[in-house]
Amino acid sequence: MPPGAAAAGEPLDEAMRALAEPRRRAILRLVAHDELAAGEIAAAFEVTRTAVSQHLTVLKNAGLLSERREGTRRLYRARPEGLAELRDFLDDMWASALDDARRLVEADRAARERSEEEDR
Amino acid sequence: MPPGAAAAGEPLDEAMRALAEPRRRAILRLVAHDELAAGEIAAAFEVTRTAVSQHLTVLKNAGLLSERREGTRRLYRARPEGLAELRDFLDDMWASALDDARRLVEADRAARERSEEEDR
DNA sequence: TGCGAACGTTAGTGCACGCTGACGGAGGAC
DNA sequence: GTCCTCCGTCAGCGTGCACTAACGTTCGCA
Repeated sequence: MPPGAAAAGEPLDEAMRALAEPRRRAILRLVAHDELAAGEIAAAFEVTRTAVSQHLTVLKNAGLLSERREGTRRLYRARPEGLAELRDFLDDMWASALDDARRLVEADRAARERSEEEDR
Repeated sequence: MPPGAAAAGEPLDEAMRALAEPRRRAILRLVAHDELAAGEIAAAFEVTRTAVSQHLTVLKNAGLLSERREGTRRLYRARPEGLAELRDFLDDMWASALDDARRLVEADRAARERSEEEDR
């Protein structure tokens, strides 16, 4: 494998794919405010505990979740650093798109002023 | 279906699913700066023109793209408003996660101060 | 040491999705 | 009119993924 290539998905790609699933976003919102055990999280949904456990694994691998063990229980919490990465991506996209829009408005106004100049 | 659940495509959900695909993110980056025709976009990738066309449809339905016709050509451009929606979502998540982290640090410091108090 | 609770893991299934190839339609050049 | 370009759409195929049921593991407790 080439040195530059990621093992199994760039970090941003994994985070995006993880957040594409509505249930995983709901889980993330749940543990954004409070640290909860896997069982408590699973109880909040109408799917099997297994499904929730798999979702938690995906979120953890994507760097969006932190895990802490306490006896037989596993406590989960949202990880701000994981969210920061793709927030930067969106900020870049958003900024460039806005720049483009601003340039358009500017060009349009300039064209209109030239037109008014000719009218005089 | 529970009352709180989305029917089959909240705007944010569609945008997230659209951005989950790496190729679609690349397309979006391509038209973030310049307005390009479907053929020009397709030429930038090593997949069929058909695949790119379907990606463009998905992005357009998600509100992330604007379409403009010019003769037989169809020109595409990134739509800042579509990006704004999910940026707000991430901002909420990010803010609450950071709030949580700040509360944790605060609680930890308070506990440490209490501990030092007992040591005296 | 045995037992139950709390989770993760594995095998299997149904469905959504990205890709391709073939086809259809709209618009310009002659 | 005919031809060509540019592009979307449909049918089909393979893969990935969310889910379930059954099993394995770790920990606390009597």
